[in-house]
Amino acid sequence: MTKKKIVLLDGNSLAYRAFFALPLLTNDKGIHTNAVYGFTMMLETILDNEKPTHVLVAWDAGKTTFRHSTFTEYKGGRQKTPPELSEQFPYIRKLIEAFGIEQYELDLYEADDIIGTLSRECSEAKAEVVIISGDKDLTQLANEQTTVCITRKGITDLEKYTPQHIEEKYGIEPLQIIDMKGLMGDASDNIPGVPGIGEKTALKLLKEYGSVENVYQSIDQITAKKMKENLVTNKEQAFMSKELATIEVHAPIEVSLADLDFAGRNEEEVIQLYKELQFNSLLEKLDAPVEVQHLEEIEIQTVDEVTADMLTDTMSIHVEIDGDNYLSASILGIGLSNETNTYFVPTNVAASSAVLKEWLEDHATLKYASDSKSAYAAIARLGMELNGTDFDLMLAAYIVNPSFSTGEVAEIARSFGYHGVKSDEAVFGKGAKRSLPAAEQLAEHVARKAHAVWELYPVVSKQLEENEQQELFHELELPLAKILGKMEVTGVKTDLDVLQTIGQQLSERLALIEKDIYEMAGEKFNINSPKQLGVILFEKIGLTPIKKTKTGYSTAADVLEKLENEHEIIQHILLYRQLGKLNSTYIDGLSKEIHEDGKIHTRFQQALTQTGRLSSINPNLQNIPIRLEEGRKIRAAFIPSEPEWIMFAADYSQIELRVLAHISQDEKLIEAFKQGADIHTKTAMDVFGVSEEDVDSNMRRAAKAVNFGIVYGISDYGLSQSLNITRKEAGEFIDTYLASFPGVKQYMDDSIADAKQKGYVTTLLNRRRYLPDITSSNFNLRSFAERTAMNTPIQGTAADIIKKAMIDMDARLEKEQLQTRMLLQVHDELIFEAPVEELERLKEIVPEVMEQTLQLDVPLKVDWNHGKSWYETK
DNA sequence: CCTTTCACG
DNA sequence: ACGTACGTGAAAGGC
Repeated sequence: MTKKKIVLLDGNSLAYRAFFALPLLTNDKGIHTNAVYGFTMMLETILDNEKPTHVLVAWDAGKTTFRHSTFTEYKGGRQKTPPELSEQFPYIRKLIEAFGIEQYELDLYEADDIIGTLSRECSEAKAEVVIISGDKDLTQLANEQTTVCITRKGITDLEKYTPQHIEEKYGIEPLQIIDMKGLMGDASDNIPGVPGIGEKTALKLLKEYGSVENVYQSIDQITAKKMKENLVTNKEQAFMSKELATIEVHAPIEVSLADLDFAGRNEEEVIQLYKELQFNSLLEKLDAPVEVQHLEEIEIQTVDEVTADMLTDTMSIHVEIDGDNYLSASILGIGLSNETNTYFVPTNVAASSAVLKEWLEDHATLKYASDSKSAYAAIARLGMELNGTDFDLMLAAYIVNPSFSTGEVAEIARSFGYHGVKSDEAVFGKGAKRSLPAAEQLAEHVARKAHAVWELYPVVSKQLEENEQQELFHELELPLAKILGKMEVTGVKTDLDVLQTIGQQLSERLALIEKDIYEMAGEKFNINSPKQLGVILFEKIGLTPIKKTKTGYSTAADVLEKLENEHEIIQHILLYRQLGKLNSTYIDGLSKEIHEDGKIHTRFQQALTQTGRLSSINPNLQNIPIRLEEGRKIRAAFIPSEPEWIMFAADYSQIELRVLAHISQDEKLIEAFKQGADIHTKTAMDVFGVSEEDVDSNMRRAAKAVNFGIVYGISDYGLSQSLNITRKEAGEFIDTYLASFPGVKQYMDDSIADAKQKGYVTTLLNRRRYLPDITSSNFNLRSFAERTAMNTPIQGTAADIIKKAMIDMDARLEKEQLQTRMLLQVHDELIFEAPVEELERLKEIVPEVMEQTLQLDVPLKVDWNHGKSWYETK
């Protein structure tokens, strides 16, 4: 007989976890499904990974438990279960049943106690037990047979607590977790513990005395006066807390191991339930026919010739691409729709149609696009131009809520309650199985996307209206989409020879460094593998690990720099990493991206970042090296695409701090910028209380770090890391800063309060970002949301400004009939290529346009440079 | 596919 | 007492 393996799941805890980890989803009947979906994913992964012979899901019985007779306020102050979750519990139970898994609950007891009792019985019977929960309390049950898995992040990422792991992490045994809770309490269960004692102190006490009982027996040995006092006055509370935290392992349960046989799931029931819940991706995995969500009947016409009567004054348009790169992948066809008709136009028909060309290029006919930038670029490849774009579903959804948009029509549509489109995955398949469907299915899919845009236009427009974001959408993002499309299609000329020459030199140096490293290590190994490198540095050589990652020793640069004086191998590794990065990401990576026209065509993601910035992909041209000279040379490969032209680059100076000055209305900060002061020096003068002459380079460096921190939503820890000082010192720095810039302090407090009250923060041009975690009881999530509340209006307003400048710049170049082309945007800078004759004009208009695009209460300042390559624009 | 590392603003 | 600075994308290793 094979060895028994029992999996015990904490139903309530996992359902809560699933609910909060996933965005709200609904099926077509309006029932929320996110917790059920998350629970399903957990079950599937756990069953897959653990392959148990026996399984049980334990549930909490009800509101009152035997613990309440000890302490009536046990679990008091908890928020009511949200109704969106409550309605899902019956489905979770059905699901568990369909999976062929037993479930059990017991009056007056919690799921913990059922799990505790069973795991004791099983481990006494020498069976292997795996416990799954989101509640760390259960780790007290870990022993040689029993592993406790606690959800870490998301829904399927579990941290495994074995006695060894607990020892490494806390330095105590599993049962001492109870003592730890007794001392520190547990806010989420309303267990009081001893005031003033947190995790750190609790662990210190336990390492010394072993248990709560022993702490009190040896109470006279404790010298810290305040702590001793707290312990003494709260003795009863400490013992009660320990009692509350103790899981009952002798609960009067009526199930036993024999009842928990796991025979596998009932496929039919599972499929039935998945269909009801519309878990289409899971159905596909089962090879079950996906229930097509009651798609509204629409008549679709595949046309072999575009005629004038088809094309009306206003239509929606979707250009379908085979893959995501609309600059290179083949164009599969165009969908067009209005209130009466929906068409699919195959690419060959579209490409040769003069009628279509005329309509597309007409500024007077309005187009509602699914993704106007991709449509613009793809249509450009057919030798036509797209004009008259009046709506863009992807952009509009992104403006309404930047966390919405994944770029897929089906998904965006769903988030606005429209279910008439299939997902691309359902039509094309995924990964290696991806393929083109039959012509008819393709036509229908493309046409349905166009139709979805048509249907959603009024819905999303109304939302924009309600949010007062019509202007942001129509005046900023929509015109910008076309400009970005133009930039992408234009591309940047790249000199492969330059890249190869640099690459050659790098390879030679890397080979030498590699040899040195092997010699110093005494063996060959893969330097690029953090795992292997960790073994060499921290086990073989015996250096002291400074930081750990989830999987082992950290070998990140900041760690290695601290070890630089310990062993000469370190500096070689750092150099190897630095040069290796240049070689793989930039030399090899960029070389592969040069098209036949000798140019690199990046794509700007306009509906992705949570702050309103752009991002750049395939390749990323927003992170070309500059800080170190060796990397900066890469920029010499980016050159003008015409002979006798030059590169011209202009960047905003300190735009984020200027934005901060404007939105915080801090008088001192505004004054500093009005005077044209060096802002870091000025900050140093205020923080250190010295005159300008007395600011030394260290003070300025510290002030600069503080300024960065302020923009990021400062924390003492973050600043301490960046300046390599203690947290206390960092905290004092921050206090001094905020005391001398009271307007900034006020802004920080106001943005957090604002986010709490409204649920979102906004930028100057009314871009929004929702911050649901701002009210979380989880310290980390809440702190993160608070920093985001401070940072997003700053970073986002800066993004608004440069976007507007791009629109103004494009118009100005057009107006003055210049040949200059805008090529790239790198968050606070714009890069152009230009005929040398236009240089003098650019020196005037580029800074003028960028500085005047929006009037703030501080001046905007732009620096510019030019040269024969991007490298020379410095 | 996830994690780690590192390039940019 | 929490163990991270804000926002990104790409490459490599390893499961």
